[in-house]
Amino acid sequence: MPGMHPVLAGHTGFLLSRVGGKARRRFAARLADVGLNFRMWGALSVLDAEGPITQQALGRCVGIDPSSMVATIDALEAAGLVERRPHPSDRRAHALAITPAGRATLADGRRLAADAQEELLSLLSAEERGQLHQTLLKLATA
Amino acid sequence: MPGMHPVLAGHTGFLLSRVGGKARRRFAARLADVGLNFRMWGALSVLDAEGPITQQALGRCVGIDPSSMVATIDALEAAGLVERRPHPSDRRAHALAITPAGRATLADGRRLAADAQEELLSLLSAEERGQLHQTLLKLATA
DNA sequence: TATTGTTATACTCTATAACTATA
DNA sequence: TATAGTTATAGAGTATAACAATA
Repeated sequence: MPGMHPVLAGHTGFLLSRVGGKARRRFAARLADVGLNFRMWGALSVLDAEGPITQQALGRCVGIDPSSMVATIDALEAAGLVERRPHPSDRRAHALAITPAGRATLADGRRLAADAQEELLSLLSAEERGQLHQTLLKLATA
Repeated sequence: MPGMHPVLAGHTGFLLSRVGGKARRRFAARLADVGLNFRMWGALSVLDAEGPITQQALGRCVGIDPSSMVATIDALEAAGLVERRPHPSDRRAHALAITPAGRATLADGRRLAADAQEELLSLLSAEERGQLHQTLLKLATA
């Protein structure tokens, strides 16, 4: 942003919050082109990688709490991208499954997410990107 | 966070959004001890550094839009930390000024913000912190 | 005409608490 | 007793549009 005051630009935590919000908004704006929001994209990505899984297990992987997960899966199911199937051994739970349409949308979503990331990080060298990624990974898993 | 899936942990943009949110929540939790939220702290910090300034000019420095600025200044004024004084040459505008109580609260806020940042970045070496800061600065000012 | 501050409004994201049906 | 999913709800945070007073 133009016009950020030096007294704030000196705070790493402030910058982190600011840049994080910018990243989220840019991702969301791109993903909206295929009808996904940030959380739908995350859930769909993990579901594709993991196969059938319960809502709450998926939520733990993506960082979405159980009650917020309901709305996320509702939206994905309404769009035909995910199915709630009966869980084979626990009648309380659902076995979530990505549909063929879900895989197709996810493929588009991946491209859009890659575009958004490229826009965001275009000023950084490959080395800077690598360092940033490693550092963020430490902070995220702490 | 424990349990973040590799397919998401591989996205720098996802990590940025996640860690940014974590930073914001931690700052907010600490600052709440002195009655400040994240935006009040930013506005108070810049106001202290800049002296009398209009609401919208302050908003541009902190990254708050004019309509959100109203509520932020309302809260600061209700707490006695800021005063809306008449602007000397423009009767539409206010000249915002930090009060002595505002300076005292800001001093506490600075300590709490420093604590929050230390908690957040404790896993990083001084060199990693410096690199992270420079990289975020590039991304924030782009 | 343009700008400052304001109000009303709405939308997103997130979290909490309570409920049901199962385990 | 505990857990999976659900519902209702509420609180941030943020943005938009329209307005009055003033430039």
